[in-house]
Amino acid sequence: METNLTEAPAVSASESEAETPWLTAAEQRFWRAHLEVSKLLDYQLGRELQPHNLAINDYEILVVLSEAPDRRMRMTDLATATLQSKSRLSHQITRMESAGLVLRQECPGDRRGLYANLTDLGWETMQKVAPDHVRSVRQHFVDRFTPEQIDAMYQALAPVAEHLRGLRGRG
Amino acid sequence: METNLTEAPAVSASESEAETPWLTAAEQRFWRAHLEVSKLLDYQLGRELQPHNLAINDYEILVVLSEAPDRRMRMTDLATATLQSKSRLSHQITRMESAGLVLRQECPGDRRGLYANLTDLGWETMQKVAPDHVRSVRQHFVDRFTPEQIDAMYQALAPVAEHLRGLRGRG
DNA sequence: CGAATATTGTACAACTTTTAACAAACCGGG
DNA sequence: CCCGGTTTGTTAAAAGTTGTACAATATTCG
Repeated sequence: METNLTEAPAVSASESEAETPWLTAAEQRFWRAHLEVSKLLDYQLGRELQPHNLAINDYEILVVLSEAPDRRMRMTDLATATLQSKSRLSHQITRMESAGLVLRQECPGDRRGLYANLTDLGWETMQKVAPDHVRSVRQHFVDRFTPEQIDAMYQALAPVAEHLRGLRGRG
Repeated sequence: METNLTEAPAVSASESEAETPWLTAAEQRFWRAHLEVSKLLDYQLGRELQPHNLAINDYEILVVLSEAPDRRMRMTDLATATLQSKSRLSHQITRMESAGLVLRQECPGDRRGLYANLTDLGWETMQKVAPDHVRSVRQHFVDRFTPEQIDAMYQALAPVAEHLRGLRGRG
């Protein structure tokens, strides 16, 4: 039942080829817990968005656009903001466009470019769904930590996020 | 650039419909950091497995099987262990089988059932890839925390993992 | 026993994501 | 102005995922 992605191989090699030490017990259970929480939380949040006919990716697009100036964003910027490939975003926006949540709009300054615009329906959907989603996030995650834990974990995670962000794109 | 999935809507409704409070600033940045780290780490680890011609899901299967008694596991158990649907696992094992990493084997006690068996090639692959993967996990994640942070985060995450595990399956 | 019910794994169809190739537009230097 | 190189976004095809239905067992219990 345990999902351990970094266990030392049962056939441990000679000590002499020491290069990268295996994870200690403490490291391992932490790493596993992180993986498990990420995966299951994703699953659960997606599940609780289903009644609204939204996938978690759709919701993310709605949020990002709803916070953008004029509720619109260039495709490339949106792809970057949501950590998706341009191709994937293009497909996704096509889907959301036929759902009426979003609209592609020409970009005045640059004739190659397009804006992804939140429609009124998209905005209203966002308003309607957000409270439920926040409830999910609280119930399954945020409310399960003390304020001290939240601060501590943020302090710990922030530099990691920055590191990983820095890797994006290069390779 | 910020990916904030739970921001209060800019059009905040009347205070009277208070039910679920929005995330506080501290909660929000933590939540965002968690999301970002999860996503980017997944991406990066997958990226660093590519040279080995393995997806992250393939690797997970290899690990779980390599730790199982006789290096094999019933399809359903494997699906549960890796948090996948049976359908998805079936496809995945088919792929890994044609890659020679795994082998389907009849199950003596239960004629409906099948074992997914790690092949010698699968085992060797595992041995070869694991050190690189551990290095990735360390470099991009584990080594970026102090031992105290690791302990604290594990203490915080473990009950959440348990909660989420409990939701699996039922609605 | 034997009928109803569960479980196991696959197969098909619909959908999403990835990869690679591409057309169109921009940009900078000669 | 024009040529190469770059950026923008889409597209087609391949690969992967999901949901549902299904056949083949097992299991339960009257």
